Amino acid sequence: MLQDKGLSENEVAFRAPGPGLGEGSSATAPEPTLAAPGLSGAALGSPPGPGPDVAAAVEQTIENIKVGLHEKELWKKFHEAGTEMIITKAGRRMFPSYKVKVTGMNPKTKYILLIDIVPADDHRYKFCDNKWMVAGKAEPAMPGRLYVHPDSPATGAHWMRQLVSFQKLKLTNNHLDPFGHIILNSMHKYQPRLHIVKADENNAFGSKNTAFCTHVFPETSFISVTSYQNHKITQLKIENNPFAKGFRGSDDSDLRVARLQSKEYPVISKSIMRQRLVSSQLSAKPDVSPLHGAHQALQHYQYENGAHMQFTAAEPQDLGLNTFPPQRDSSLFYHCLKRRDSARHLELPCKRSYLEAPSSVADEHYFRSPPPYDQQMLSPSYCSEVTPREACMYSGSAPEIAGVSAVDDLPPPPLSCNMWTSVSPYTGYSVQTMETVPYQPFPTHFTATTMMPRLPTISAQSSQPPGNAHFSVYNQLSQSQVRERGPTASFPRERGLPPGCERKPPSPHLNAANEFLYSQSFSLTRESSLQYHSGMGTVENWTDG
DNA sequence: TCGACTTACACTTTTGAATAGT
DNA sequence: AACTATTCAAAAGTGTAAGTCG
Repeated sequence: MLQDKGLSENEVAFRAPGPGLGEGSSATAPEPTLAAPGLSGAALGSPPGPGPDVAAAVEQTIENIKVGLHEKELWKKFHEAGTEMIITKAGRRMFPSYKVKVTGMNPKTKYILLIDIVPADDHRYKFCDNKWMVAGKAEPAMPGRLYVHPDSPATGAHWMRQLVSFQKLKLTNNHLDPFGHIILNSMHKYQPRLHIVKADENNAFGSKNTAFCTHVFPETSFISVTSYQNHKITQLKIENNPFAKGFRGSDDSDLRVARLQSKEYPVISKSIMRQRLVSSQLSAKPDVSPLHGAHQALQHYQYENGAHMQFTAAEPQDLGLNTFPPQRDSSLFYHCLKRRDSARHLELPCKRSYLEAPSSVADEHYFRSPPPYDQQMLSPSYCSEVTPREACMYSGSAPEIAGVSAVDDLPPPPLSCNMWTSVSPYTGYSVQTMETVPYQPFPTHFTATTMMPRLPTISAQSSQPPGNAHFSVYNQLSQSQVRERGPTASFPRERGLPPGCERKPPSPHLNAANEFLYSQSFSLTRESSLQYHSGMGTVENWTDG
């Protein structure tokens, strides 16, 4: 089932936790009150299993959910070369795009699928001698945002029917991005994570009944860049991304370059010339760098509200870009499947060392960078719970949105706690009883203060101060629907307008599938650690109320 | 001077409305 | 009238290269 199109299952086997919060409520919630029109488990090709709903509910709890990364081989290719993702002010899609095949859901239970991208470590990198090297300490983490799949919430049958694509997810380096794109720092290493949350009786999450699991595919880690550093990555993108077909170096590649340069005859492109020059100057070097994850036995993070978070980190573990130090887990090594003509590999000369620069954004609006992701990876034992939360998301009215976003010269919107607080450092390291974070409105996009599950390393419990972890939640549907709902005079097409001001903000007209996002908050906390077996390259954690 | 970043560009695929055919 | 298939233009997604910025 997961073998089509390079899909490979990457899962974790684990057991359900003992009695926890919301005892008596099943991970598989009762029939949702807001059924998606036209969706039914039986009609949508739900996986074979007990016919009766009751039986299905018993057999298919959230811990049985399995997720396979689509085009895993392609991801591996990139991973081996050291995946880079372009980030732009206007937002750039990821390629390869994040697509998964989900199985094991209860066909009739509603789930919310979302992605967040967390720092893989607390380093900043530079590309030197054709490999990535640590160039200093990471800048403060950007506001943590979630990308909620536009279909959310939907039934298990819906999710399992076909690939779940997050291809519309966009990355930006604009700290003041009003469109809900995921904000990242350039030259930093990140790890996307998929969270599957069981919608509660109200098609929301955050109630006692909420259960969730997290899936991490290490091969999807990447370094964010504003322009590609490693020519191998450039070539992989060009080779595999249909939109970049125009740059493919077929027989007439240089002819195209000639066209671009208004020449009537073929010329050697700069890139190829550069490759040839540099390649002749540099000898191949093993992809080994002195990078190591930070060793932080115990880290304390001071938040803007004065709250502390405590992280007890185990030994670091690298995420496995091959230009980084080897990973501890051999399963995370991948072999090159297809080598390109070495002549096309550009080996850039060593760039000047990075001089650590202070963040241009007011630090008080950001938390310090979270513990390295690799630390989480090392000891994935984890169990989260969800505590009831107040509504914390906001939906601005259309006029408000138009008013804010359509004016080019408007000063940046005031930073709100809700939107601009940073990614919470890896709270899963110890933890935590999340308290409600007061909802604060922000007119230009939809956010939520949330607490995402982290990947802890040890079992520990401590009280969690309120407001220590905020995530802005962005539902892509709000953006994609803009187009579907027709043009808006206030928001002309993106091109030709100043970046950051030209695009339509998320539509305020949200359908039922998203309403929960504006009335519910998402709080995932861990009460006790749970040992489970980690499958290849995947870390999962879950909770079942 | 250098590296990171922004922007415009040409090219491509995707999307959706309009139209034609059944 | 309803549905499906086709066409086509607009929208959106690419990497590149030149320019800007600190």
